[in-house]
Amino acid sequence: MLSFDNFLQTEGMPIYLQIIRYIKQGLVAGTVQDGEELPSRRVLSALLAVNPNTIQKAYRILEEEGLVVSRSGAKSYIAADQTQIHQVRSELLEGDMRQMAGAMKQMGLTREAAHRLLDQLFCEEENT
Amino acid sequence: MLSFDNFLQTEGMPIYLQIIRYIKQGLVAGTVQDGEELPSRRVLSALLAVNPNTIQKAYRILEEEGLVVSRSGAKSYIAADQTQIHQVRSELLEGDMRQMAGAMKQMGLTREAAHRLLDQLFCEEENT
Amino acid sequence: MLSFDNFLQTEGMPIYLQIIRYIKQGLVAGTVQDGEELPSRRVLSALLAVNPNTIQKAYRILEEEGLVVSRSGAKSYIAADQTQIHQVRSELLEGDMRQMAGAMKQMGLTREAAHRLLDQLFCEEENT
Amino acid sequence: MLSFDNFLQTEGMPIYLQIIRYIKQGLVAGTVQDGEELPSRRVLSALLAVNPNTIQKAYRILEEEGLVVSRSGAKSYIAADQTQIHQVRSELLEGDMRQMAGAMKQMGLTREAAHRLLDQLFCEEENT
DNA sequence: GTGGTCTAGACCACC
DNA sequence: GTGGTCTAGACCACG
Repeated sequence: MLSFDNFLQTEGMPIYLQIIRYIKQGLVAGTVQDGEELPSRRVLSALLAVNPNTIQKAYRILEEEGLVVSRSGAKSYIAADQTQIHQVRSELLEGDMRQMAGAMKQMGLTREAAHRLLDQLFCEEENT
Repeated sequence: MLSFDNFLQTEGMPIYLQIIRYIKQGLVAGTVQDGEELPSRRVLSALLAVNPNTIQKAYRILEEEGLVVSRSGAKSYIAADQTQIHQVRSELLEGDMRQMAGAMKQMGLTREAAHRLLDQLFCEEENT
Repeated sequence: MLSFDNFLQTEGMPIYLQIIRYIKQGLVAGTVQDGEELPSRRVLSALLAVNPNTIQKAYRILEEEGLVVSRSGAKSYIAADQTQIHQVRSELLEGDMRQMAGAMKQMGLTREAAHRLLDQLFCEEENT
Repeated sequence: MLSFDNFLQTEGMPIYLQIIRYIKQGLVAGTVQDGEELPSRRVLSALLAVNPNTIQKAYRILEEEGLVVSRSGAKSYIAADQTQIHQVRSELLEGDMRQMAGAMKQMGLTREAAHRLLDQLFCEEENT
C-alpha cells in the first residue's frame, strides 16, 4: 500500500509533479505493486491538503505514461510491468543522484566529505 | 569568478530558483567571494539560454536576501559576510541535501547502494 | 457594474496605470460600488485587448492600496469605504486634472478657449 | 526662449516623451520660435536632472519628426513652420482635452461641474 | 555596456 | 470558470 506519510513538498516544483514523482518512487521501492489500487482522488486530496483537480491531473499523466489505468468509476490502478519500473528507477536515480552529486561537487565537497554527508543524512532519517 | 559551466536545469523546479541555488552553492564553496562581480544579466542569460528577465529575478531575490547588491547602470556584486554564508550553507544542507537523501531512501535505496552511486557520479564527472 | 466602454488608451502611459486610474475614476463617480465584483482578468483583458497579466498587475496594485480584495479561485471585489473614496478623489483631482490644466496653460490656451474646447468635447461625446 | 521651469514629470510616462511633449507645448504656445536654439544636451540634462542620453533621444526623435535640426557640433535648432506647429497643436489639444473631458465625464461630473473645476484649476495656477 | 520595468503568453492550483 | 506565477522579449534610463 502506498502511504503518503513522509510526503514533503519540494520548493517550487508543481504539486502534481511531486505527486507523480512520489508514486513513481513508491513503484521503484516496491512499496506499491502492479495492480494495486491507488487512493481515490478524494482521499488523497484530503490527505495531502490539495485540490482534487490536482490529484486528477497527476493520475491522468501517469495514465498517459502507461503506469496507471483507470477502471469503472473513479478507481485507478497501478499497471506497470518490471521493464517500466526499471525504466522509472533509472530515470529517478539518474536525476536525483546526479543533482545531489552536482550540488555537492559545486559546493566544493571532496568525495570523502560527500560520503560523510550522505551517511549523516541516511542516519538522521533512520532516527526520525 | 563564478562559472556556470556545470549548471544543469532540473525539470520542474523554476529556473530562477535553480540559479539562486547555484550561486548560493558557489558562495558556500568559496568559488565566489564577497565583493566579486556577478555576470551581467545578458551574459548569464546567453550562457544558460534563458530570458534575461529570469536572471534578473534571481538577482533581485538574492538582493532582497542581502547577498547581492545591484545598482542601475552598474554591475551587480556579491555582498555576503561570513555569517550570511554560514547561514546559506545550513539552508542548503538542511534543505536540498536532506530532501534528496529522503527521496533515495523512499525509493528503497540502501546506504551502500547510495554510496556506490555517489562514487560512480563523482568519477564520471572527473573524466569529463 | 463597471463598464469599460469609453476606456481609451493614452500613448506613453503604462496600461496598468491607466486601468487603475479608470477604476478609481469609477469609484469617485459612484459608478462602481463597494462590494461590487470586478470583471475577471480574462474578460477585461479581452475587452481592452491587453494581456491578462496587465490586468492582474492593476488589480494587484489596487489590492495593495486596499481598494480591492482578491482571493485565488474566487472573483475580485471592490473594497473601498467612503474615506478611501474621498482620498482617491483628491488624489485624482490633485494629480491628473491639475496636470492637464497645467499642460493647457503651458500651451498658451486661454481660459475661454479651454472652456470652448471642453464644451465641444462634452457635446461630441453626447452624440456618440 | 524655452524655459523648463514648470516642467513636471507625468507619472509613468517615459522621460524622453515628456521632454518631447514639453518642447512641443512650447512650440504651440509660441514660447519657442522657429530657428531658435534648443538648450544643449548637457545644460538641459543638468536642468532636469536627467541623463544626457535621454535628452539626446528626445532631440533625435524631434529631428526625425522634422521639428528640429541638428547643425555643426551638438547644437540643435527648432525648424518648424506654421503648418507643422498647427498640426502639433491639434495633436496635443486633441489628446489632452479629450483625456481630461473623458476623465471628468467618467467621474460623473456634469458639464457645469467640469467648467467649475476647469476654472478653479486655471485660477489656482495663476496664483502660483 | 549596466540594471529596471512593462507587456505578453502559458501554466499552475483552486472553486 | 477564478486568481497567481514563471518565462519571454522589448524598451527605458543610466554609466
